[in-house]
Amino acid sequence: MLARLSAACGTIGSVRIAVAPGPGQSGLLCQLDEDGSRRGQPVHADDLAAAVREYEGTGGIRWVWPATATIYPALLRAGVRVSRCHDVTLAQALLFSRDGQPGESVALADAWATLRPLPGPAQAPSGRQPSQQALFDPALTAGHHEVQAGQSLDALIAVHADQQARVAADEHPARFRLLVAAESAGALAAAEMSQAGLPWRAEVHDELLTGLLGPRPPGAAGLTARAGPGPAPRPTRLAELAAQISVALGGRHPVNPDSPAQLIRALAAAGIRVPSTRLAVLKEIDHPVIPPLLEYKELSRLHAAFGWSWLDTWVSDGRFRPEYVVGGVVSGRWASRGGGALQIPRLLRRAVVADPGWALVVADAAQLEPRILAALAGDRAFAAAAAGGDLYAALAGAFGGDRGKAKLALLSAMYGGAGGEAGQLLAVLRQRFPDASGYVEAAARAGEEGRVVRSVLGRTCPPPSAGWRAITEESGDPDTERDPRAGRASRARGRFTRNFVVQASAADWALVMLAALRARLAKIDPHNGQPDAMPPAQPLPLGARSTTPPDPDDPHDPQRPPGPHLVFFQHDEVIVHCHQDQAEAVVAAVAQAGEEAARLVFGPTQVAFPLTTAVVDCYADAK
DNA sequence: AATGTTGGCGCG
DNA sequence: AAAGCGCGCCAACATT
Repeated sequence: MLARLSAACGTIGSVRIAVAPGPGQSGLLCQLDEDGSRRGQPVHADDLAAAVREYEGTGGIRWVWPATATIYPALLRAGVRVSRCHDVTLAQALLFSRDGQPGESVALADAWATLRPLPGPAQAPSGRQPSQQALFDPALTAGHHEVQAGQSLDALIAVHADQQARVAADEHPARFRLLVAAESAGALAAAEMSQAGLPWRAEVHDELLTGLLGPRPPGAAGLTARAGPGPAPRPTRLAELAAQISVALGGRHPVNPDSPAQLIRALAAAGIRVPSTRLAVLKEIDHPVIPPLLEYKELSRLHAAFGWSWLDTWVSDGRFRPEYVVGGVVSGRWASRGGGALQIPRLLRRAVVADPGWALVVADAAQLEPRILAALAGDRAFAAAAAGGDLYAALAGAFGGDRGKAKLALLSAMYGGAGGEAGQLLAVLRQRFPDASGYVEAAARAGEEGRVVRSVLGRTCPPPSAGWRAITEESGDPDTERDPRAGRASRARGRFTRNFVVQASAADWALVMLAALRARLAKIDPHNGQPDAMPPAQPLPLGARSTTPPDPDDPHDPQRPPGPHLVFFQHDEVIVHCHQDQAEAVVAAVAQAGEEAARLVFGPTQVAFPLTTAVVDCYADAK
């Protein structure tokens, strides 16, 4: 049975195999045609991971499964990697937002409900890796009998077939298909990055903290709760600053700088009236309390968000392992859960260091969003400016030779700002680059009118809320005053949709770039740094045990993949961890991935999407 | 005591 | 430098 299926897989370009986990480590597989219809009977596998590994080795497979986030980590723990998948949950979310309310039949709604047994990912709240456990999430398979696995497989196949039909019915089916594939590939990359982890030197982090804050306060370390009630002890430097602040504010009683309300009162008592205690507000004030207060805020933020307890919770075995939430942002950007992975202070990049003999390739898409706008709008003059290195410099001519003005004009156009001199600059932009300007203006108008907008690949923004509709609803009665909040709400949504078309299309490009890079990295031979002449096709003996091969080169991290691998992705920036000898090949792969993404997402375009790359030991040394 | 909201700030 | 957009997370504070 397996041999027959494998043979078929080897000869067809794109073969889909649906996967439904069953009891224990077992599962059901069923080959599908491109449109999602069954090809042959389901196959039972006692060891699902081994079966996936075996089929994967034959090449050209796209795995169809309910959710990468729940299945793939277990496969990775078993040492199995796959190159392509169709994530039914992510595809469903894309289709749902595209179509508004669900258009499925009752039967399909039931099928979809069957596939969603979990309210959410059942993960431990702490950052620790799940300890040794059943191959698949117990919550996913608990109580599952063979019959239920069969029902899951049926539901999966039905929902997937429906999705394929809906994708094909899109206004731009090829683009939407690319979106679904890229979103799914992103989910694979996210799971792999969580498993690999970002190399993180805890001792460097600790030294940074100690240098800035003083030694770690006693009693806060370890797993035991702090003795006694009351607030946690402040590190010495924070305590000093808090004391200085209290003295500078009159010193009658101590002020807690962490409390905006207390601070505003104390400042008022000292003759300083402020609407808030934001950094921007405080910086404008000339008073002895301000310097220590600004320093306190900066350090206290570092201590609270990325201090020693963060280190205890999130870094182990020299790795920071965040959990990414693919599609977690409406624009298609990723979010993260726990550890603040996408908000790492620049200061702490000093702690991100490659393993000995290895390197970090840090790649960053330069001026991505204005370039996206240039490609989206098809504005010839604007695209010409985006064909080269520095987009803003190329536009400066239109703004009296002032690069800064060009940048401000662009940012205002993309974000909806119009304060200060931005209004004038926008007028210049509108005159000189009418198509680029018109593109975002049209998106803003759509938003103000309550319509939805889409990214280049077809990701749709959420519709306005019921509350928004109620506020902005025009009353039929001319005697009734329009809600005064209506204008504000309408303009706010206009800024959202104006930004959405750019930010979401940038996310499209970045996701496709990530997927392309991931595929190219897999082809770089871990041993000589050159792309493999032949893809490794080494079918394993039937029922082979799946274990991660230990890396003899590095006792430090036996889980680290031997070849170049992604370790970080942040909107328009990516980090690859690789052996020093592979860095050159990785840099080339990054550039190729950027070009491939531009071609796939926009087709032929004059606009360039350059990625600046740096090969470094330490993240902080990149640019 | 647990849960929700607010103000503030880190990242892109 | 901040401004417009998008997030996550913290301590403090409010509510249940």
